[in-house]
Amino acid sequence: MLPDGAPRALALSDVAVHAGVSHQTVSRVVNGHPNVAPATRERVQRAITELGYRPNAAARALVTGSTRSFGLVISHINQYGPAQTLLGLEKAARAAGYSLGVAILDDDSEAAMREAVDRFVAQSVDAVVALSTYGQAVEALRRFEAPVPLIAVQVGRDESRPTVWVAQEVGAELATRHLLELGHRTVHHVTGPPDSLEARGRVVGWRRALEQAGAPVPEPLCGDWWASAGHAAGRALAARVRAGQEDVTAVFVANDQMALGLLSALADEGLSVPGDISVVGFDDVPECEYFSPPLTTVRQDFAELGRRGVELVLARLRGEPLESQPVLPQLIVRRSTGPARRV
Amino acid sequence: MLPDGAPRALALSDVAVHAGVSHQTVSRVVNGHPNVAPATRERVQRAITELGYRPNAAARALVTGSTRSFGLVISHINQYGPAQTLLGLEKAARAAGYSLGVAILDDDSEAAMREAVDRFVAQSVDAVVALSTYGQAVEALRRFEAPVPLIAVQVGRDESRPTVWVAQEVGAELATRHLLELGHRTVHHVTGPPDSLEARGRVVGWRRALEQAGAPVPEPLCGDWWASAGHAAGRALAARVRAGQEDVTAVFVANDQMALGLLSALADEGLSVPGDISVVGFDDVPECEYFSPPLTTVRQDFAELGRRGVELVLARLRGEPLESQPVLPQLIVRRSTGPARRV
DNA sequence: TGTGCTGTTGTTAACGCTAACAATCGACCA
DNA sequence: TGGTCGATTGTTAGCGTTAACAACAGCACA
Repeated sequence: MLPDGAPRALALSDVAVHAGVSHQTVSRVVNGHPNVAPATRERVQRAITELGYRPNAAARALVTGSTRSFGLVISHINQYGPAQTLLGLEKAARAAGYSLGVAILDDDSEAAMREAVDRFVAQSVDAVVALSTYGQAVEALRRFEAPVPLIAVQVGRDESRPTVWVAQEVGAELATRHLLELGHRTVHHVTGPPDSLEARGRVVGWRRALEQAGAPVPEPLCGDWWASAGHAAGRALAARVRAGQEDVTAVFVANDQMALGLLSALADEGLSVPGDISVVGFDDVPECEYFSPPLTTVRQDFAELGRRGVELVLARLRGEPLESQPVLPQLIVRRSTGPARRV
Repeated sequence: MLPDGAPRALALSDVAVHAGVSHQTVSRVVNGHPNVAPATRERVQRAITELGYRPNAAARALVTGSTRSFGLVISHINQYGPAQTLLGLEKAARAAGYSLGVAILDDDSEAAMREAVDRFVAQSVDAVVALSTYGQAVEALRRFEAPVPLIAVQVGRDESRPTVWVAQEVGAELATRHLLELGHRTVHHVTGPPDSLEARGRVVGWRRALEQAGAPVPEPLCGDWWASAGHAAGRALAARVRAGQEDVTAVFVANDQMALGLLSALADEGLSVPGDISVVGFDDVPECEYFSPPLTTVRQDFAELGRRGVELVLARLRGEPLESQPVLPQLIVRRSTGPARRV
């Protein structure tokens, strides 16, 4: 009924008057303190619902020093992994009674990272979760002296700071070994961007698996996560095949988008998958199953990552220094991989 | 140097003492008020940087009643469109000096929507932007009487509430007309989930284009945005082709993921695209170009959507009732569409 | 019947900030 | 020379909440 011009929001004292008690008693009821007589509690409860009172978060934050909120610093939110992690994180945070502020990094520079964290600090969030896995932003994180707990997710192990991460090397080894076991002499690799820690981890795992098997380690092709880079890599590999290079029969691509581009390029070049070349991706995006052919890949449980991130934050806030275990990836075999062709 | 146990954050008064002025003068400097003598201003500035002071957002919010933050209610964040919109929205909000809280809906029920908005209200955000385009959540939005400005994005036109939206019908018409102009007798349609307003808008546009051209309107196939549904639809259409149904030569699929599934099914069934069947998608996800074949689709500028959402919010906060124009989609022709085969 | 406890309620003082008003100081003009 | 005005600065109050303490009842026990 009232025009939009605010009728001044209800305060504790309004409820107190309505219920005939002091504002402190109302506060006690709101916060579930023990020593309140059942009759009083009920009377206050009724007043609260009748008036539709809701506590003022700012006033609370001012006096308690806690906003019951986290800040999430994130980049590349339009990619599957980060989006999925955000999903898990928000849900877990909400379940724990925290709300989530989001800052999306324009670029992965130290300055951007610092500015985002700063803004959260000014908002007095209770903790900041950072999910940038790129270059200087990661370095920046390592050195930060923030006046709030700062938790890193998905940046690989870090001794100096609490961290949650997926064991990228393990996933890459899984993929590479799978191909070697199918009889391929070696496995080529299309990497992610060089400044990504995840991309580097996958390179390490791939190389390790090859070396352990005594297989030659070819020069990796450099990509950037996007399908276009995979396409370029596919053309490059096809050229090598045409030039008679015999060992190009298996490729481990650092993510599914690039694998899609690669499949497309190979098809254009008249190479069959897995007949001529076997391909493995990474991430297990939901569309994998409908690539041509359906893509063998490594699944990362991003939602779990988000969940563990929140766990770590909460443990930290409670003062328990929880040692977090890495999340383990899993190989999903589909139809893009097959036995090496006999030469 | 100090142990983590807080040394009590700096307050206005600390700066005041350090600079030898009153706390109010410091406040004036911080907020850029005019009447401060240049010498004083500089002295205060120096004190601020020396001490590393940062204003307390909670105290500010308490007294001004504004947190300089928006709440974003969103669902399906792991899909391309919502993620991209979030990106545009956050950037625009940040540029305007607002921070962004995010609530992700567990499901598209009215209860979930109501709870999310409630939580933002309790946090006293300055405005809530809602980006759910599904069933009851939309209905809920329509009826909400929130004590803060509530802006809806992407839910189609709404007379009762400020809205930003993409003209879905226009996009669907573009796609359908493109196929008709290539000589196809009619165009089949794979829809999104029936409770999605966007999906409904696309059905409307598709139907309208067919009717305007005097083409028969076949029964649409019902999907859910996911590639698996597109795959199922593809098999169903292939079955019709085998059964001799002649008019199955063109399909407009309500999004790119489903189009991918459909392409995969058609390939499995030995049908060529665009030789036997032409396919158009919707969204223009970055991978489109690398589908087999590259997908003709309708591009939506999601980032622009986010930007306009913020514009609308800001206009509303300033009290200017801005009439927002719809964002117009655009047809991107690639290789999945071609002329109808002669019968 | 007085003493001390326990459970319940009220009173007061912060938290850090901005808004409103008051005070001071020159300068300028009549 | 006194008064007025504008620019600058300081003082005070209050935003809505929680924490700390004070007050008061009722009860058990000596």
